Amino acid sequence: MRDDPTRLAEQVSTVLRHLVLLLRRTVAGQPVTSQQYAVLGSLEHGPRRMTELAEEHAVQLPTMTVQINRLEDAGLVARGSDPADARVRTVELTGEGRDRLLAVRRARIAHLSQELAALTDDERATLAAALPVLAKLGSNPR
Amino acid sequence: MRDDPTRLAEQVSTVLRHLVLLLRRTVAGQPVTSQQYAVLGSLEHGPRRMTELAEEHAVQLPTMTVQINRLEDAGLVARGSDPADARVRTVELTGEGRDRLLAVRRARIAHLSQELAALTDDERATLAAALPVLAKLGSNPR
DNA sequence: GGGGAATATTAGCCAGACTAAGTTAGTTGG
DNA sequence: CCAACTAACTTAGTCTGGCTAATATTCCCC
Repeated sequence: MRDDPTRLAEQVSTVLRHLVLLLRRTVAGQPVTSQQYAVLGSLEHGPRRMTELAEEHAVQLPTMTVQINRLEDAGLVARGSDPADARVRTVELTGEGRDRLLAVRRARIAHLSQELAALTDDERATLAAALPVLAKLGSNPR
Repeated sequence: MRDDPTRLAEQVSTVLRHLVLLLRRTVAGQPVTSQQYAVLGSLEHGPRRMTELAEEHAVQLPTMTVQINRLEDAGLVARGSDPADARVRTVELTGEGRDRLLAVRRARIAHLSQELAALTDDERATLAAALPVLAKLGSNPR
């Protein structure tokens, strides 16, 4: 029999695959893709610069450029400039972008709430307790 | 203030996004992509048919066809036929495919173990307790 | 003011997802 | 028993989303 950390890692690995599928279903059919939704979410509290967005979403700058291009074409975000540094482009939500973000968030939360409603109180408590741990896992700088 | 289930759903949503990034890092640089690894894993216990694989991975058949084509080109899987029904194609691991699967699994588990090692015993216990709940979440038939 | 660093974009590639359409093989009912 | 339907796959075409390499621009510093 294996040592405990390895077994736990295997179980986590299995569950992670499961959750990816859950997440996929959660966003299926929404008017924005899961990536677009994530980017809109980053803009909720004001304009951000391209490098910030790329870092936050763990993608290369050119990838973010393309995503922002699409969102701009769709009228959901607008590019601006930083008066202090002409190299940087800022990105912010348009009114329509904010509306869309909130609508998708509502749908998404509703879907997840439904899944959570199928659990017992104990299960929900167990899950809630584990969330900070999971968040810590993901943000480990390795 | 919002009701509790909604808040929990929001937190779960946030953590899920986080975990997707973790998972991405876990397979980065491996000799197979995360999808290919997942498909190889489905073949571990014997041949499967295309429809089974597509369903299991929640993708359309054509998507699976393309993936299997690539794995076949790479020599990791082999297509076969069902003697009882000439319409179905079976897919199974080659020796090389099995080797690759095990190697990637080891690397992946090692990576996750490292993340888990950074946690306290309590945190690991909390996480372990929540895994069955998370698995239940993901498999909810909605 | 010239050279290197920082910020972004463009271009070109590949994986992975989808739908629509085509092929081949089984199934069924008149 | 054969014609029509259904099932299992594959092919073709399109889209998103990721990457690297190359190119502008602008800033900063010596």
